[in-house]
Amino acid sequence: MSGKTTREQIIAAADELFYHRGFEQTSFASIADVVHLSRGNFYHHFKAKDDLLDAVIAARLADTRAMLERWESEAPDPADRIRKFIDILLINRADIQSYGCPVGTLTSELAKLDHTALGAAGGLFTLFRDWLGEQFTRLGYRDDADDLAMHVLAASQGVATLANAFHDEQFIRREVQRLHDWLDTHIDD
Amino acid sequence: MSGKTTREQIIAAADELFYHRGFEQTSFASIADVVHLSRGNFYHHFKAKDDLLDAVIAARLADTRAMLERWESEAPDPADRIRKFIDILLINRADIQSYGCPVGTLTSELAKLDHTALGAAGGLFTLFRDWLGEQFTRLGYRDDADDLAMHVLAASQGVATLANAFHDEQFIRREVQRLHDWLDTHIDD
DNA sequence: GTCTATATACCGATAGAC
DNA sequence: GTCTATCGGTATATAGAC
Repeated sequence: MSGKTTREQIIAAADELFYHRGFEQTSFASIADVVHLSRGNFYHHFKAKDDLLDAVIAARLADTRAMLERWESEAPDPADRIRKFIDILLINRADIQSYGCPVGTLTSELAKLDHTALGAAGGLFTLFRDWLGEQFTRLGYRDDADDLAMHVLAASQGVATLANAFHDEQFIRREVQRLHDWLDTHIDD
Repeated sequence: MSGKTTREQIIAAADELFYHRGFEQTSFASIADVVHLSRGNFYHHFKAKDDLLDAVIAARLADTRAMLERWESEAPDPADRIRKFIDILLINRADIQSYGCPVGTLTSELAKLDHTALGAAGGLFTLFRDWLGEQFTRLGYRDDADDLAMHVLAASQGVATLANAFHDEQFIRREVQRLHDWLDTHIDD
């Protein structure tokens, strides 16, 4: 906390609350409680709630980009990189069972709200989509690299939604294994 | 409209608004506007908003049961029945692109709200899960019939979430075809 | 940059006349 | 069974003192 500016603390608190309770259900008061700030002081940092949402999405985009770059340096093999993506379902299984996927649930909520930030939130999906597509391209796929990327993305979203609904960790493990098996059938080496 | 009671009209209006805008974001006033009723009169029919939610979920459960029974009478072959389930992604593609899956999005929202009706909403998933599991059992699967049912359910949820995020109809068509192909590899006849 | 006080609007829910 | 009027609470957002 010491190294963070007030603005960064607000974004971090909002990020978590948006994920746990949803965007619309998260009030400025609840964020202010976490950051130990008064409601009035809030508007010095963010003019409106939508501006805060934009900042949270921008922060998530930056975090995701950093994660993907880390994966790239850790795993030179494109198949291993895709495996890292699949495994976040396991790594984040506790949060996923409680709150679903942070990207999928935010996108669904903003779609129902008909919110202007829906496009920005969809950029998080695009980030993963393009990155996965690039890995499939490196695996030798050309025209259908994007289709395969979307398939992996959809599979992970389906697992997150049902894991959240049923609170079933074994289901996550089974589906992750199934996805790894599917990936293996799409690698010729 | 003529043959429906006021209560049934309220439930139908709430059902649609909950799907299009979400539960929390749907106010009594907006439902009252649709049914042409005053806000005050509302509480003659439903004591609280949660009671209305329970009624909407009960109505969806009844509608779903009726649909599954219709499928059973239309298709004696369990594989054809599963195909009918897969094809609702195509039939409802317009709504899915705009609002996602009515079951998945409601469950995600109630999970974040920590709402008591989350279990009841999950019953909608259980209905499909058990029905799909029974079809896989009839196809000869025993221990893993439920796993396969959950896999089909997860696949459909993933497609719905991404179709909603990207508004991509061709993606739906590709993934539906992929699911049909997957199903064919799981039928030996 | 932080605070208190407040404006304005909407929410779910209630009371009571008709 | 339907209505109007209203309560109490909370939301976003603003104004202005310190």
